[in-house]
Amino acid sequence: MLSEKTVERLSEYRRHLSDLQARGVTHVFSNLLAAETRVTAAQVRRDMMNLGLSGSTATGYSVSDLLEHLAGLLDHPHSTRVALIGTGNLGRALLAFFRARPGKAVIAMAFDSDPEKSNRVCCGCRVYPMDSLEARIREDEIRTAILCVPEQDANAVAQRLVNAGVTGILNFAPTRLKVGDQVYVDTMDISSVIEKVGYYAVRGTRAPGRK
Amino acid sequence: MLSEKTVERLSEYRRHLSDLQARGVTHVFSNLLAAETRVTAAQVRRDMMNLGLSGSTATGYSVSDLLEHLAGLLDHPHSTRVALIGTGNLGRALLAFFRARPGKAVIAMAFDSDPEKSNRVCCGCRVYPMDSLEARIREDEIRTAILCVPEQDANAVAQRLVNAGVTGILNFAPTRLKVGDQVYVDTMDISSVIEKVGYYAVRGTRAPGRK
DNA sequence: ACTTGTGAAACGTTTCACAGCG
DNA sequence: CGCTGTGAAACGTTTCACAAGT
Repeated sequence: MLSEKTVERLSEYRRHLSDLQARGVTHVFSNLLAAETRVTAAQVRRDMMNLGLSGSTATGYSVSDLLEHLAGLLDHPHSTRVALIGTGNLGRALLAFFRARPGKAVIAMAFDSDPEKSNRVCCGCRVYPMDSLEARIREDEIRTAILCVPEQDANAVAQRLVNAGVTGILNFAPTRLKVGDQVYVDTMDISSVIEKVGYYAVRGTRAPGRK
Repeated sequence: MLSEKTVERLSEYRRHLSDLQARGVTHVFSNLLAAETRVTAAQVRRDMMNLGLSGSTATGYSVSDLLEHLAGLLDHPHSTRVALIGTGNLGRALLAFFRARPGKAVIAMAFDSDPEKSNRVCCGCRVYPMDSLEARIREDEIRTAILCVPEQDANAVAQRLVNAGVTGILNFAPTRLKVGDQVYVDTMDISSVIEKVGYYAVRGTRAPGRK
């Protein structure tokens, strides 16, 4: 099982590796990949080790090899199709973002409790009413969801998602979701993050332990 | 200097403490605050220690005392007024978010390079053209900025922000910003995060080292 | 000389465990 | 008792340093 920080780095490596491949580069040394992603070369090599990949001292790592292994880890059929709940300002921004930037992950369906907003297409994605949530998520075997509902609804909706089989939630509501231990939750609390940025901004320093 | 994780927790403590204060609670024990925020009681006490605060064994910590100290750390005049660059979908969502949820931080001004979008009010915030960026940021002594411009513009705009005196950037473009070491950058890479959520979702587990 | 691969050291963070106190 | 405050242990992550390959 890879750690969260490792998975984050893998995702970043992949972006740069795709760039490199598009430019016709077939092999990379750890120090090159490191320079692009602001980690150390030793860290890159350690990550490769954790992945069970190896390179050669003469040519470094094979770009296509790495991309293939990363795709195997990050592009599981159950994780690339995600559901989005709540098509308010932020929800629509995310729909537009994923449409404009078609990566591996795709928002396959959206839900909204407002009858005015559901049963129509928004930013290229079909929006369904909330009462069809469980049925549709189960039918499509969706396991990953983005939660953009108001804070006071977040926990109730999260519970419904989990009941429908979702095991990974990206939560934009500023609340700790109370879900079982088998469900992975990442909460992006924008207010909290802006406070953190402000804290270091006024002190004119990077945080301790940053490169 | 507090670590990033500590600052994140402080921000979360504050939200719960405000709730408690609104409900008339004047003192908390570490285990109560811990239960609300999913950290351990020992962690809460350690954070209080790092802050230089102390409670009493009989009554715990004073809510108002804590809130006061947290405000002193997180609500510096230079960090509560922020600038937002780029009023695309995401930028507008953030403007709406901050307007709807008026916390301590406030978006004081926005900028957009599109003449159609600038020189007007969007979501309650004045949008200025990009060429007035340096002058206005300097004049208002803004130190914190939210960057919502397309990936290819991110580094150039970041450079301009830094030149204008910004020392903290919340970056939504999926790129590492190349800025000096004295500038704090937090990049929220949504594609990367959704890949991480997907990774743990398909494996049906929390990440290692999670409570 | 340049790499990779990796044990071991260093560093940072969290938890344990308990002394001391109301 | 149950609480705080904290040294020390435990754990996780990153970096160092170097053997070995080409």
